[in-house]
Amino acid sequence: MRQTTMKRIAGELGVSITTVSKVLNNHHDISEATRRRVLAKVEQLGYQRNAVARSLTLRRTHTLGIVIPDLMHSFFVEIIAGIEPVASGRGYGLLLCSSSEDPAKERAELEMLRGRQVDGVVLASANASGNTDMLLQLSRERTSLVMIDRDDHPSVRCHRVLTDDERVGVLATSHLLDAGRRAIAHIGGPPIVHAKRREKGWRDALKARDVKPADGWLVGGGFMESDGYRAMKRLLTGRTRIDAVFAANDPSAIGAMKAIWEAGLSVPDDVAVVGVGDIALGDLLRVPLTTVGWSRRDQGRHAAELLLNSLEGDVDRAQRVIVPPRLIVRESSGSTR
Amino acid sequence: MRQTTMKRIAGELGVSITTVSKVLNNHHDISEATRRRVLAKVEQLGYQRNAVARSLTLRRTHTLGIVIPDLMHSFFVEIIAGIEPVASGRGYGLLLCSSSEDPAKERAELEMLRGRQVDGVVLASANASGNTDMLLQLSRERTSLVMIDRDDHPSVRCHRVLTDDERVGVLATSHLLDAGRRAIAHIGGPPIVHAKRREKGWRDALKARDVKPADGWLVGGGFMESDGYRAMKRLLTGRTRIDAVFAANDPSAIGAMKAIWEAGLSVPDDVAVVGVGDIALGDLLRVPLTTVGWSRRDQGRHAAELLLNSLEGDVDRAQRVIVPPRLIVRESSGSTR
DNA sequence: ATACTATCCTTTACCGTTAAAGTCAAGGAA
DNA sequence: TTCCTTGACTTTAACGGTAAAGGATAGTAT
Repeated sequence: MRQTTMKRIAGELGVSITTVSKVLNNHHDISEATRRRVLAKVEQLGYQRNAVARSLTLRRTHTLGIVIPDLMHSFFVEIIAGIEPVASGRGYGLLLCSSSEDPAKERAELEMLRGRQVDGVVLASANASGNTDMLLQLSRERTSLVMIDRDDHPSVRCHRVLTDDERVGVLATSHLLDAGRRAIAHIGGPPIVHAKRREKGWRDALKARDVKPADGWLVGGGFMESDGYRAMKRLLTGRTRIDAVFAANDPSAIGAMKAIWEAGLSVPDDVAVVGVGDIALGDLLRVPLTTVGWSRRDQGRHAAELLLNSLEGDVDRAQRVIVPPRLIVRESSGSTR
Repeated sequence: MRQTTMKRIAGELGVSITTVSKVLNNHHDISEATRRRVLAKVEQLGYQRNAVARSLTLRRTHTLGIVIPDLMHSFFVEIIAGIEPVASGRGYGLLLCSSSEDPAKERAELEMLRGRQVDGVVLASANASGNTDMLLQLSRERTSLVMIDRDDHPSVRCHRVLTDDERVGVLATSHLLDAGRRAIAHIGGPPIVHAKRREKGWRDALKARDVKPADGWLVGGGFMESDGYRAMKRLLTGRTRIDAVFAANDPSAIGAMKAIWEAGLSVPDDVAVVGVGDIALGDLLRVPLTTVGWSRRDQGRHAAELLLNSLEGDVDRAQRVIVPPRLIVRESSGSTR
């Protein structure tokens, strides 16, 4: 059985399709009597507007695309959980895509979303940056864009929901200083702005307390566990003594802890460790990891609001929203507060 | 700037729109020369078919609706993670809805999916059963349906992906018997088939080992932590001595453990506990919970395959797929294997 | 020369809805 | 009476694409 259409309703009532359409869109040039007859028929037949046909004429799908790198990562799910109530509350649907951390798949998903004419796209921190052209094309074709946790692609004019990465570095480093540490190394991330800013926060926090970083304190790293592991090895074999490490993210911090243990040292007694990101399971580790995190749910909420506001309102300036980071103290930093 | 349409391509090449359409749909009545000219133009303009318009004529949206009760529950995310690669691999999009455990919202989401003309719907174990009429209407309007972990709504003819609940009960109970327990109580669930079947499994396993359940061993409960707590209280104050409990699900088992601790007893020394569901964090508890779980990802995968097969193939019989449960031994059952 | 057949396009109609323009009767003003 | 409004519709033309039926041209069979 096929779904009821306006045509059927109009036919059964002996009015035109447009009249039915007008009733459902609350146009005022409809008599109260007709309005009631139409609504009664709508009710009786369980009619529901065909969103596909509507989208075609209105050129609005009332749909947002969400592209995340990995469904199984808890924080991407939290982002979605932040987006969902906002979108659903305002009548928007969510088209979910996972790029599986693969630039090619990300590109395919973006193409798909373009074909489906989504009104907006939330792009959650994909590591892929090869798809700038697609993003540009999307925004050129009046699709609103929000990027979460990414402050690159400078040519792409879109909203961004970020955290304050310098403050992340300051929080982590000050905490270690407060805990009495003085020789605080930093394992940097990959060459992206976020990592650079965390490094700057580290530098600033040290300076604010008149601690001068020694030469060997800054080591290059990356965002993978293996990066942290290798970097820590280098720190431990170097001749500069350190009593704490601030790693650019949690996996890297975990790698660092492994290296410390391998060297027969203790976390936090010999070396205190602080990471960034508050990944799930961080409190499940042999030594629960002190880290700097921020609300992914708020990020999702803000992303959805930015998107919907620029879709519904007239203002269309690219905005940036900063979600404040906060310190999560566990055992790896050797402090109780 | 507006997106390129077939009209534009046809116009620039001096051919008809239909010709362009035929090229893109691989019709054979197109000369090689024309085909190449069209494809070149498509490439040059970055043309991509408008899925909305296509959906309208084809009466197929190539979209699946997913309705889950709660985004933050890890196993619903796992279900989605099982669905995603199958759907995406076959060119289907996923429209994600969360019912927030609320029958009214579930209904609204189902209505929304109906309006959006999704080709199929995956309904993951909602507690709400008030929406049978909506489900019937959807399937009457040729929307394929799969229900995960739900074997009620008998009037709704649809695919189902379930686990073997009797076997769940047998696995849990046999494990406790193997661990040397003899007085094994059961805290039942709410009055739904799944709980009844788990209870039957418990009964069967006992019978198979010639253990006759005493009168007080079966207590009514529910699926909430508080249900397990109250039920356990009753078990502990009754005069029948027990040395193990099989609870109908994990939250209930956790409630039971709390009651045991409150009574000054030990898990598993005084009372061994086994739950069902393998919820996240089950291994994070004061005493990690032994439980019977099954692969949510497989459930998602099967759900997607059933749906897509019945959408693309001709066969349309309602199928049921059983995902096998397996025992996950942790400390609460006092056994090492 | 005539009819038949492929091959390769185009024309027409439709999918379900909405916006814009058009119609038509009733009532009021001049 | 004529003209103008106003209210309450209806008609027409899109939105972007696809399917079915309808040419036109060239080549082949008779």
